[in-house]
This record gives sequence, structure tokens and C-alpha cells, in this order.
Amino acid sequence: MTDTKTKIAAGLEQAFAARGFAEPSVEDLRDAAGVSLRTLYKYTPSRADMVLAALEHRHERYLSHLFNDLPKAQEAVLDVLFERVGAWMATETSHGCLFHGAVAADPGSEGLRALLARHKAEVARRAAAATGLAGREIDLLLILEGLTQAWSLHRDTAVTSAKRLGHGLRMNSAA
Amino acid sequence: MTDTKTKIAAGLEQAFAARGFAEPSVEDLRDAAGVSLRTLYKYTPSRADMVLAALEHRHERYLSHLFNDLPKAQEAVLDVLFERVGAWMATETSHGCLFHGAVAADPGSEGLRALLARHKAEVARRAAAATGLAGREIDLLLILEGLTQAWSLHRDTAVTSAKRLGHGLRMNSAA
DNA sequence: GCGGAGGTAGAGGGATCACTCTACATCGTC
DNA sequence: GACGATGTAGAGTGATCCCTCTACCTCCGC
Repeated sequence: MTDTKTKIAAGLEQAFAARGFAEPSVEDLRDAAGVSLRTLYKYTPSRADMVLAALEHRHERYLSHLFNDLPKAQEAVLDVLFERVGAWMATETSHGCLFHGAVAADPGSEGLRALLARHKAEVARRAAAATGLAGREIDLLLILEGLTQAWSLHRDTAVTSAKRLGHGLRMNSAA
Repeated sequence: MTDTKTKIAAGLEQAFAARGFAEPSVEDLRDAAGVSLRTLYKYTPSRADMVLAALEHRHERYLSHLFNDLPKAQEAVLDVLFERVGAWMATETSHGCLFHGAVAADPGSEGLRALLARHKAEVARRAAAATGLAGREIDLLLILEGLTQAWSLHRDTAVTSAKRLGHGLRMNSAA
């Protein structure tokens, strides 16, 4: 069996993604995690900690989904990344970025802000490294963010648009 | 005096923008709106209606902020739009897009979804019209969304990045 | 000066919520 | 076979929340 901590984090992530951060009660979260209330509170001593645990778990899963087994040829990587974002949005119950959603739900939490910044910086860093577009982290991040937000309204059209914008990055070399 | 309905909507918008959609209680919202609880419920019969009223108000304000008094020369419009988005993010207490935030806070609401779609479609339509980039609505929307999300982490650097991506739109004519 | 429309102030109900605590089950190890 | 670690089941507590309701005020037109 997967260890309890991972099982809890996976269940929490699923619950928050499907129903948002405000709606599910702790009892709902307990059901989603598949453990007792006592065990849930042992690993995540408050509801805010449950949110953090869910996001930590999603961070790992998202990075794996985007960056594992990428093609060797760097020119092909950008399109693959955008397609993977589209596939992620399609399979994961998600409306926009879960990290932004968490911050929006509780704008006062410093821990959430820090986690958001860390998540985005890591995604941008690894995208730039994988595509060979060093120094263009923010351009890449902007397209990825735009794709994630626009996808829920425009689906594959948004992916196509992201690819087009991404190719433009390769044309003009510097800022 | 501004009529009561507008005053309420403005106060609600402010409160939700500053504190998110989950945290403020109806009593907090009453204080922000500057009316009595009875009057508040007369114009917005439930808390969900308060959210809708706030977003309607923001929609109008956002369109005015972005599209009023734009320069005549269409080549200059794009940069001005992106700068205005940056200025909006800087002055309005806002963490990412308030409409996305509302949907994330309550993913089950069909009314919220419809309002989000309407808002984004209108922004994209008017941006395309103002820049002369007909048919590129989705590209424009993707950059605008990316800028809005990335701004909170990268400020002016995100605006610069959006401008660079926007100029790329003008280069290659068609899809 | 009066009647009604539209406002304020604020107490209270019923439900829900986050969180704690007690009591008991299971299992690997020595 | 005793034990400690780790788990389940679920009742209870105090606070908070959304919303309703009663009672009163304040203009404005006639």
C-alpha cells in the first residue's frame, strides 16, 4: 500500500481540484483522503495544511507530467509541452491553475503565495532548460499561463495559439 | 448620491477583490457596501448574487479602463493595452483575474461560468477590433491572460514580455 | 401634515463548520 | 502473548455563517 501520507495528499488534491477550495468540508476531505478524521489531522493539523499538502502533491505530479520523457530534439519540445498542458487540463478536473485558485481563495496566506511562486519558477526554469530557450523564462511562463487560463474556454484552439506564439520565441533571438 | 445599486456593487467588488470570495462574511460585505443588511439582501437576495453583482460591476470598469481613449494609430494600441493591464493590476487589489478566481472558488456555479465566458469574449473581441488584428482574438486573449497571471510574480517584466509576444502577432499575417 | 417608498439597526434561528476527544481495532516485533 | 505504533469510528463543542424578521427613521410629493 502507498504510505498514508501520499494517499492523503492524493485524495486531498483530487477533492480540491474537483470542488474548489471553499466548498468541501473537512469531513468531505476525510472521505476523499480515505482515512479517519484523526489520521487526517495527524498529518495535516489544520484545513490550511490540507490545502498545502494537496498543492505539494500536485506540484510533483505536474512536473512529472510535463517534463518526463521529452524528445531529444529541442525544437520539438515546445509543441510537446503545450500539448501536454492541454492533455493535463483535459484529464485533471481543473479550471485554470489550481495554485492561482488557492491563492485567490485565501489571498492572505503567505505560505500559499510562496508555494505559488516556487511552483511557477520551477516550471519556467525547466521549460527554458528543456527547450534551450535560456533567458526566456518569463516569455515561456506567460504563454504557459495564458494557455492554462484560456484552455477552459477554447480547448485545442488555445493549444494551437500557444504553439504559434511559442514559435515566435525562436525567431527573434534576444529581447 | 450614486444610486444604491451601484454603490452596493462597487463596495462588493472592492471587498471580494481585496479578501477573496470565501473569507468575507455577509456582515463584512454589508460594511463594504455601506448599507444595511436588509437593503443588501433586497438588491442581492443571496451571497451568490452578491458575487455576481460584484463581477458585473468589475466587467464594466475593466472594459472602460482598457478601451477608453485609445490612440488612433492601431500599431500603438497593443502596447498601450498591455501597459493598462499592468496599471490595472497595480492599482486594483487583485491577484490574477477576479473572474477566474470566482469560478475557482465555486466551480459548480453555471452562472459564474457563463459570466466568465462572456467577459473574456468581450475583452478579446474589443482588443482585436482596437488593434486591427481581426481573427487573432484567441492569440490576443492568451497573451492577456498570461500577462494577468504572470504580473503578480513578475510585474513590469511581464508587461515587457507581453509586448514582445504581441509584436510577433503583427509579423506573421495568418495562422 | 400625511402617507408611502426606501432606508437603518440589530437580534435571533437553524444549520454547518473546524477541530477535539474517548474508546476500540489491527498488526508487526520481540 | 504482551506491547506500542498506527489506524478507525463517531460523538461533542463552541464558534460562525447565511438569512429573516421586527421595529423604527427620513425624506418627498401632494
